[in-house]
Amino acid sequence: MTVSRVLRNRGDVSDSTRERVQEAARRLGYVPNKIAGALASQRVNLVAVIIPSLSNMVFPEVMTGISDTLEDTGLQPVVGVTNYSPDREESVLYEMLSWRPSGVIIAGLEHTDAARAMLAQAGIPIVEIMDIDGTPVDSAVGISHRRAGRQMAEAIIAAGYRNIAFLGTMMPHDHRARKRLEGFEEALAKAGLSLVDREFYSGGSALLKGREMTEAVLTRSPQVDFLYYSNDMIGAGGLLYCLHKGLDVPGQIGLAGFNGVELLDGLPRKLATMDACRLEIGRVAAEIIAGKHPSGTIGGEVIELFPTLQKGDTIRG
Amino acid sequence: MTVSRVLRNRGDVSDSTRERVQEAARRLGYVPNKIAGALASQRVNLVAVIIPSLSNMVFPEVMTGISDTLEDTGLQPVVGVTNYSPDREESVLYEMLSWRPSGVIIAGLEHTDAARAMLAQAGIPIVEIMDIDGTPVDSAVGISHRRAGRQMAEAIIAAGYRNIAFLGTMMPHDHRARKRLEGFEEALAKAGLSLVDREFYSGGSALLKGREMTEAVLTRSPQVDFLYYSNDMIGAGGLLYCLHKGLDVPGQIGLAGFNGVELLDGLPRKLATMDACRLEIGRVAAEIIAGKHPSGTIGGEVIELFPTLQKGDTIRG
DNA sequence: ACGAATGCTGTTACCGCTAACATATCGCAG
DNA sequence: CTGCGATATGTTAGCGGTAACAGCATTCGT
Repeated sequence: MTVSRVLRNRGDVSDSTRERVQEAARRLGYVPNKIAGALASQRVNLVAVIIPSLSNMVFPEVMTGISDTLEDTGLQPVVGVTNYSPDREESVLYEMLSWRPSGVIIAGLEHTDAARAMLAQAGIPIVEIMDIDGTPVDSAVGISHRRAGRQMAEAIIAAGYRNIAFLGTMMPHDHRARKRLEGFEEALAKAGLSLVDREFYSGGSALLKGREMTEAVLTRSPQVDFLYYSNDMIGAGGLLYCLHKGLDVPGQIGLAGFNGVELLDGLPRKLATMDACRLEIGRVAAEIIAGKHPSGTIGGEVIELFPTLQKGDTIRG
Repeated sequence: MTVSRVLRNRGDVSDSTRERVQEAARRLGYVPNKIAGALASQRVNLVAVIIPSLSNMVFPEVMTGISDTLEDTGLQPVVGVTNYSPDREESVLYEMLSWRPSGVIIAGLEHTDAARAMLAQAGIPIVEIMDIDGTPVDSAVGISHRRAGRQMAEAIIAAGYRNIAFLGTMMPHDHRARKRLEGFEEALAKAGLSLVDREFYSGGSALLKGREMTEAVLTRSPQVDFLYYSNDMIGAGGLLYCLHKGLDVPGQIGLAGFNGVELLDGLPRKLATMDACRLEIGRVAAEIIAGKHPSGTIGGEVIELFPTLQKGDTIRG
């Protein structure tokens, strides 16, 4: 018992005893068994983080926000990856909940019924991140992708572009990309416009795909004067293609992506984009789990963040 | 007890009982407590994966290799990130070992003494990945970065370049980048050459940094005819800069990076590089932990993989 | 028809730690 | 010297599962 107290810095232990214990622990290479500890204390210092992908550049940054915030709370993030599959999400969630974490941070608002039920029943703080266009189980932190799409469309129309094409991923379960497109088309419609062309891809090097898709679109629909990409990576590929072809950007043709990845800073011309507040989302989600969020209330909150539109060098005006 | 058997698919249970149990579990939203299970059975289906960073594009790919292989073994990866700090690595390792995982996959061969001691004492399979230039605690899977640096130098020299500069990260704990540089300089020395210039950076957008560093080097040392980058991302930035400046690549100046990231496929010209066998490393490491590696032996093995040099369009010949 | 094998379910004793409480030790005021 | 609070250490009973083994029907071979 005294050993337990020393190793957890809890309760009163005399200095001499404390030192003897620490010395012995060091000498024996003793590592306490958290499994037993957790079972006895009914407390687990783990936070489940469930995200669709790591190869995306966006989720690693969310992770950074989470890790940094959790750093000095004694909580530890544990990552699960779903590959954009709802079934996989469900099983990863089940697996993680069975370790009784202190909280769950999960990307998106769309889950299987079973997953929603598990989340609702877990009795721990749940934070759904990235997106707020929908009904969260508990708390949510993110941006409105529908609004983001709308804003971009409005900026494009205001700049005078009229023949607009969309280029994006073909992932049935990437709801955020879908919502952006929906918002985008909605704003186009309001201005009496509609997409002139659209092109989808899946898999492969995003930069290369952006290049190829752009070529395909411009060949098929030469009248296009704006290319809206569902992410910065394919947008960057498209930009490199346009510059290579000697097109006048943004005079003759404009481009925009989404995410605000730092990659863009190194491009010959800065791609228009909207940052997705990734770091901030991670930070706030972690604060909610750690009970540190200034809002103070206990869960059930939707925190909307507002991305800023960066026009870069690829939208006129 | 019967419930336990049903939920783990172990032992004999009659169909009728099995169904009653499953129905009840579903109705109650019962999620078994793995903590208790693990304590009782002394078995934990977790594999600790300890890596320096997620924002690197290389580790996510290793993770993919690991996840894919572990998928059908019942084992689950748990990721810890060290940010290239040995102390942080030590504490992350301690934290993870206290959950008694079934194995540890950890990047690099350089650890604090305490970390090495913990790994050696853990009594579970340990696989150190990415690098094999050193002495592993148990098993190791990776490439020789020293040799990789040497090979690249030899290829560059063979192509006739003589005024070679190095551009890389300034991370005291990125041992693999250091070893590549060492091997590189070693091979230069053997040919009676030495680096004409060198430039280091830390933090910021790699693509942009590559651009800036390249400009700095070419301004300071106009005689330079080859730029060797410690990673593809800064190499890509440098390539974009050279093309922008209208330099003749690879005639007037050559470039090479390291990693073989898919990003390169989308560049206007393909950067010379060596792939780091990232997916394969993850796959093999996971196989060793899962006891599935064909080698059959029980640990203590060093598995060297051999990266291939891709000359791309940025080395003559 | 009988013992053995088989199939299913139940009992018991932990796993390694911690909460809660109990006991011991000490200093010091009264 | 006693009594009391403060400090330091020890005791006990679980936490929620599982291994190992113990029942008890039922089936089977001979």
